[in-house]
Amino acid sequence: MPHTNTKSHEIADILRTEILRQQYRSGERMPSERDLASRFDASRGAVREALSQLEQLGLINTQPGGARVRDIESASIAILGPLMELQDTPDPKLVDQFLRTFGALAATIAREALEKATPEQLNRMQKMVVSLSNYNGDSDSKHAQWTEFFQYLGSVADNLVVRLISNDLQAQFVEQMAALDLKSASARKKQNVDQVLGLMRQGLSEQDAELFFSGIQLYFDELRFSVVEELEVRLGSYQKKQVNRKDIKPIVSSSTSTREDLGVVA
Amino acid sequence: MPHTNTKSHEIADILRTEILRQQYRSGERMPSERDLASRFDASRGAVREALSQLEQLGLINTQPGGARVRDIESASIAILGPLMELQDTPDPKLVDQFLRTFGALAATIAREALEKATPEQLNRMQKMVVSLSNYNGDSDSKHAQWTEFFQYLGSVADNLVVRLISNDLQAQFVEQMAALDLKSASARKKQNVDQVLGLMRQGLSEQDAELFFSGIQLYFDELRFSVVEELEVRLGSYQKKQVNRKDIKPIVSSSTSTREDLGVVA
DNA sequence: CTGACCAATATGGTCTGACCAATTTACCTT
DNA sequence: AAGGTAAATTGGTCAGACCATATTGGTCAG
Repeated sequence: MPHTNTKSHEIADILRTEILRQQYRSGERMPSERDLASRFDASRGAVREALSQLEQLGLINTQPGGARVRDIESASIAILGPLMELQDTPDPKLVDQFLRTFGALAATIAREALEKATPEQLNRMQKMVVSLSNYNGDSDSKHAQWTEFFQYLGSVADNLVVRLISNDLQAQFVEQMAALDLKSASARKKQNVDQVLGLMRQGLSEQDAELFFSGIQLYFDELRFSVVEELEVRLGSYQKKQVNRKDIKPIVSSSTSTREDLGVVA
Repeated sequence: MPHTNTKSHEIADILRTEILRQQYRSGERMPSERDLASRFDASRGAVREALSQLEQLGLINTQPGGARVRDIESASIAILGPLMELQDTPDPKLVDQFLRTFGALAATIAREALEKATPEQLNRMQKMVVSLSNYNGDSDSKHAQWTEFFQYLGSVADNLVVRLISNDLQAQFVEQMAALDLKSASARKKQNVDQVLGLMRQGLSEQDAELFFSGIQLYFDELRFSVVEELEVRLGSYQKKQVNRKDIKPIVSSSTSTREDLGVVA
């Protein structure tokens, strides 16, 4: 955690949590800076710096007359981490949404990586997938391999936009997910994993970005199902659902033009 | 623009621009708060609030001894807007990355929306697509229709994570894109638009989320190609490229289990 | 009682000057 | 040249003050 132990950050943390817990109604005024300073036994300056952070997070609007609480829906992505940490076991609905999103970004990166990859990079990617297909090593090392694989895809794709989004998502979110020790969830059916790896291998060997894309997408769908199910079990809100899983079927692909070089601006 | 005309925001704007222009080397120390205060004819408090914003953006790290400039790659997504505005005509490479990402998120939303949609919502979505297929109205109204369509998809999908990301992306980016007046780029081939709409119609009528997904994906691929091409022409870095566009072909689909209700945590 | 107007109050934005703790820099000793 | 120590620099915080704006409350006319 990037907790620089300053007073202003402490105040910001507390107020952020209170806002996310909806202790202030949206649109309502926050306590005045002077009141907050008194409450936290701090100076107005420290409080103002804290409020400045909250404003940057899109949680409040400050104007002469009072700082007003904004709707959480209009906040910045940076609140996702704190939002997850409100409960011990995160909201399965939120985790579902996160994994959908993260999976979509990962698949995009995979597609872009395959489009841009040099023969050497392609070769390394294939080797990594082969390594992932081997059934030796514990689940921790396997997870590390997957992480390394995705990181390599990211470096090949070199997509700054996704990189920046991941900065806000990954650290906060993945960290907490790991802390949940979702071993049982990650121990997914060998059959499904094989299917994913098969798609990826084929996509790589045929340089078919769409196949590769589908493989990554499938990987995260599987992960999402198992993780969310596990979380629901922990929360007791679980009831066995008929997982109406359609089998793999052909669909149309999107455009796959190869335009590696788009040119950089000086 | 959310420019509250405060001095601290002004200072933050200037410093942010300077950092993004790489006027300070990464890892190097920023000028001291007292120097900055002197330079901007402001108090240290105002400067500190500005630096607090930059820290929240992930652009600097502040420690006793001096504030240090961080690598842009480790910044927050909120810098994307300012990054685009550095030049009059944005970097085509960055726009390409943005549209890839935005398209992936939109397609994810589309998939989720179709999975969750009630019959009434499905019906409205179909009507909107039919309306999009009509060839009356100018390009502005068509663009408004598309925007309305995506907004409706977002409301049906109700994915907070994507919503938050879009908050950081859409306002800054789409706004500037519109300012570029990319009419020629948006006047894409009727044939391609028909293809997109056909996929979407079919996906809707058959409740096939993957088909619908592919349609949206294709839409953004087309948009991306034409916009980036237009930008390159404007920058003079354009050379006619052989757009090696593979025709639509069948690929495997990812899992499409329908699990509308994931349960919310109290 | 209602609505419009106005003064008193509260609030955020900024400034000045000061102190402390941690870091950095400069200097000195070996 | 290397290491260590002292001085200077820097960020973090505090206190008190002033201003412009927004809010609040009361007054007065209808």
